[in-house]
Amino acid sequence: MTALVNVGAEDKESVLPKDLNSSLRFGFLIHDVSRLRRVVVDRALKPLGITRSQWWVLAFLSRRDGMTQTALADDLDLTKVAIGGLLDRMETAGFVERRADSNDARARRVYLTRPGVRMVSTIRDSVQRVEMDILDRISEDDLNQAAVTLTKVKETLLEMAGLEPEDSHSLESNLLE
Amino acid sequence: MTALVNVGAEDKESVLPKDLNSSLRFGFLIHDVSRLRRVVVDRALKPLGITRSQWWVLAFLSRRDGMTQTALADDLDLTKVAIGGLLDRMETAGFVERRADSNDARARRVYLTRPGVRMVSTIRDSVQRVEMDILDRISEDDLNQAAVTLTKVKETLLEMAGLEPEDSHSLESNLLE
DNA sequence: CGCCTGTAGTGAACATGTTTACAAACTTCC
DNA sequence: GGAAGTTTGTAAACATGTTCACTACAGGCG
Repeated sequence: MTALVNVGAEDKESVLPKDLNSSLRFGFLIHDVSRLRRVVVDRALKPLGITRSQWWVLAFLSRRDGMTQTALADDLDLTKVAIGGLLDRMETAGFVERRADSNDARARRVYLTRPGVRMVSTIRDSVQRVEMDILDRISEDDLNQAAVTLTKVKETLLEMAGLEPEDSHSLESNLLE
Repeated sequence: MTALVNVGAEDKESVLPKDLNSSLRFGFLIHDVSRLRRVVVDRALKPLGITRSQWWVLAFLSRRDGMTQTALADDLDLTKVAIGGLLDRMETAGFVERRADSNDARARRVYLTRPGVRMVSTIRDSVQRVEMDILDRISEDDLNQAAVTLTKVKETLLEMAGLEPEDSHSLESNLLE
């Protein structure tokens, strides 16, 4: 396996046009880690009878019950259509209910049901356990180091995606009571 | 924004049961970076008339033309059904063609067409450009540091997912001629 | 040869997401 | 007060993925 190190030597000068393979490899690495995280988290969630997408909705609602669908769509970075379908299924499953907004006849506000509330804490515990297992062998220092770098990458990406760095509805800074 | 740093002090001792929030934050950070990468890469691919999933198929075929659908499914970590549908659309679009295997009447081998081959290099260039833009501001050192940590995380994840660390069909180590 | 088991691919039903188009309800501004 | 534009949610058509069930062929073994 070729290591992810710089060749040095003739590469010494100036703002170095970073090795192309390094860039590609890093992209794939992020992709892999994220994909595997999904697999592992999904597996942990499966016996609980809910999907990852639906969990996100529950998690956001647990912080702010009674959001409109549009607000949910914004926070979750989904289209309104996607949220609509998701909520249809979640309503059928009994996790949430939609009630008309008394001030705006267009809006339908979404509320957790009692089973929805129970599900939130069950799942939160489960996800936290998995996250800790995933990072079990990484030292706090390495973790922080990597987090700083990833945060820089994320800021670049936010700009490239046309979003602002202060963009507050990113998933990272949410759900931490 | 709360920084991702250790509090120190009373946290000094032993194998420290890592801060739960650190773990969760790191998970979200990975999630965010990966999601934003997808958004940015997809946007770059869009004018080229192909989707990310289809590009992966082309990329793997460009390294090994004439794979069976099952082999593609294994390499891409998809089900055979998903590959089947993907190839249906790609065949309609003219990027690939399926030919019967002369030795095994069950198998249908997949080959790049001429337009498919052209598309591969176009897209590869485009993706490489985007990847380099994404990592433009990160120093080579930080990149390597983060890559080492992420690789450790990935190994843990591979074990948790029930795959072996030497698992060779991971996306990271592919496509780099 | 003939049966059993495993493998390659498809079909049906579904979850999740997209884009495009729309109706209905709000807001703004003259 | 009313036209014009904005916002909320849905509908239709599609891409992408899943699981479960199935067909059809391959290959071994008696």
